[in-house]
Amino acid sequence: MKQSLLFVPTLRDMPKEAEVISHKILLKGGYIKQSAAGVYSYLPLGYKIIKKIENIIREELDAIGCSELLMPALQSKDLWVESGRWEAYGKELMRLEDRHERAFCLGPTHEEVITSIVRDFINSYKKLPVALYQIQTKFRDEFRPRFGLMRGREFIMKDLYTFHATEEDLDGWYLKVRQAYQNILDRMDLHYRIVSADSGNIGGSSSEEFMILCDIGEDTIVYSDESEFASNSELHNLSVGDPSPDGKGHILQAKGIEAGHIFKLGTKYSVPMKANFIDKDGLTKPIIMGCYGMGISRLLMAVLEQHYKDEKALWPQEIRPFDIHILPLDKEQTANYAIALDVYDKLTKAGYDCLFDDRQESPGVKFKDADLVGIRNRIVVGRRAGEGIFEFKDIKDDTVKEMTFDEIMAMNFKL
RNA sequence: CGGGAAAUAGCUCAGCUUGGUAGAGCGCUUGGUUUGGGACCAAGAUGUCGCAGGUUCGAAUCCUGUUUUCCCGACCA
Repeated sequence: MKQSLLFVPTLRDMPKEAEVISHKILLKGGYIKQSAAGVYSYLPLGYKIIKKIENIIREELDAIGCSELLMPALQSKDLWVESGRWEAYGKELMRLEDRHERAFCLGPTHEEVITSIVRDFINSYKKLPVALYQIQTKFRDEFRPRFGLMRGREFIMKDLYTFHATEEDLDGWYLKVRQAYQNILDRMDLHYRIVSADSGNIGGSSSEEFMILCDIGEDTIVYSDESEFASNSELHNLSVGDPSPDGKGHILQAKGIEAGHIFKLGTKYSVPMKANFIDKDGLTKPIIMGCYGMGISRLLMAVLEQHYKDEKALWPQEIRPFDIHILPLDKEQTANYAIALDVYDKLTKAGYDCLFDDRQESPGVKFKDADLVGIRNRIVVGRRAGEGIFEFKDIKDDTVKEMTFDEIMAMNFKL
């Protein structure tokens, strides 16, 4: 990709709206643009990373047997009345009317819709389990949107719903999804902790949250220094130094960003919405459900909170927007530019996704923008290019090596 | 929803106290010089001063209302 063709509107000054580092980098680097409080556009660079995050999630969920679908964001009031949440959900639900004064909401979550789909198609234990997920824009009318993508009123989320004939089957699937979530977060190089949580508006018997550890997190987690005990502080009123409830060790605290939340819903939705099936014994029973959310746009910020240096992005390899960033430094685009173009062509043919800075900008501008784009592997085509020497910079290790073209081609930039 | 701050050029901001032709830096356009970490010189273009009322001969500036944005709290998968 030629950088002149990629719309990356980097900023020289920091927009005043940003308070936290990840938000600052996203705005300054031209990854996102604010449209209203808690409402953002994902610009090409930011959206490219979003798509990489989405694909990691798709790979891990498909691997355990989930199927992707897409449900409507616009949902009729009737379904929400059935589940009882038209009243219960409160002001956070974005409500609207069509021209015939029929009431709708913009979906903050999709238990109602998915349950209405499954109940019409699944009526036998023989067709269970079912695991369906979507990646979609969600709407929640937050009292106070904050920290950019951290708490938005419109945001991208992956939501998975599973349907089972027995509690045991739900338990098994819950653990499978739990492991898939760990794989997903591990692949994004995130430090996190799984904590027990309040199931809140979604409901159900038990739930766990995947907390990305960092100081700007809105949740406080309490955990034991000697055992696996970890919980959202809203469940346990514990202070640092208190004995752990499981009797092992003492309590420590940390701040976390809730990146994922998994629930055993049981029959909370299937009973009121009459999602039943006929079991082996011929009896009609409510389908047992699980639901599993993961905040994708929130992850974009959370990753950055854990991967930056001096207001520069350091994207983990699996979600980097490009494999290699090539910077020809001669502004007049003469001899060195031609050499750089050749390097670009050969690396692209070798299967790498390269970003080539073909803009007629000064070296300083190119370096600054490259730091904001945050691609780990950088090839600078500079004053020694004529003699076949290129500069390879590893942003993560902050090391610079002079290399020949053959040495560069011998490297594996996918790692 | 309580408390605080803010809204002036694409971005960051000054001007407001004490009313009198709309400003700076960066960015943008043109020409020239530069060329390894946001270069330099010169010449340009760019505004419903958030919106609506009011006071006044005259309002970015004073008064009232209102909208929007940010922060703290409360609230919240």
